Amino acid sequence: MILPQDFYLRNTLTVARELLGKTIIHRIKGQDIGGIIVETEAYLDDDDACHASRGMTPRNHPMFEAGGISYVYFIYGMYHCFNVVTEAAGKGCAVLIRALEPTLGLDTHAQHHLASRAKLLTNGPGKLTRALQINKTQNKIALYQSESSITIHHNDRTPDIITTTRIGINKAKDLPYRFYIHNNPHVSKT
DNA sequence: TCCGGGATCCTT
DNA sequence: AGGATCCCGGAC
Repeated sequence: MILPQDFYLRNTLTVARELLGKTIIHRIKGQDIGGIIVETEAYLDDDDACHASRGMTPRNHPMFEAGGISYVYFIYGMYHCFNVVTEAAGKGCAVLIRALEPTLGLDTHAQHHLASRAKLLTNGPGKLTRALQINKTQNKIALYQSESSITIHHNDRTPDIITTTRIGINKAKDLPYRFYIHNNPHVSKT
């Protein structure tokens, strides 16, 4: 079941926690690539580390749309980061997807050594976009529509969630806005 | 630890 | 227009 738009139109910290255990799928030419979300970070509108905290710009304008769409940006000259916009239109909040447990189209059903290699492809925000072939073409996609190339699906999972501070930022370092699934081997390194 | 890479945004 | 910065990853 694809998560409905209402799922995203809620408190960003709630959405960041509840995205853990859900499945993200990128359909490319009829082929599905994807996995289970195991690590997220919340970026709130009044949070100094959030792109939207200093107002709307050409880059961050997807964050000000209603929740449920993607926000993809290019960083460090070579990586993309995939975010899910949350809350009502005009707010400027999102959840960064930081790591996946690969389940579709990433050699996960091959030999064991290939599966363990596949795990190294999605244990970081820049790596997972590369593995799923996500770039700015996938910016502003409605993740709740079945015809979209990227969709996020419900799972019957109730993950054990760990909360920590976020990674790789210099502002608002102390905020406990990072969430990951306890003991999951696909979480990014700290 | 260190640094590449290029877009982005703030400062002039 | 210039430069500091950036939600990273891989090589040391």
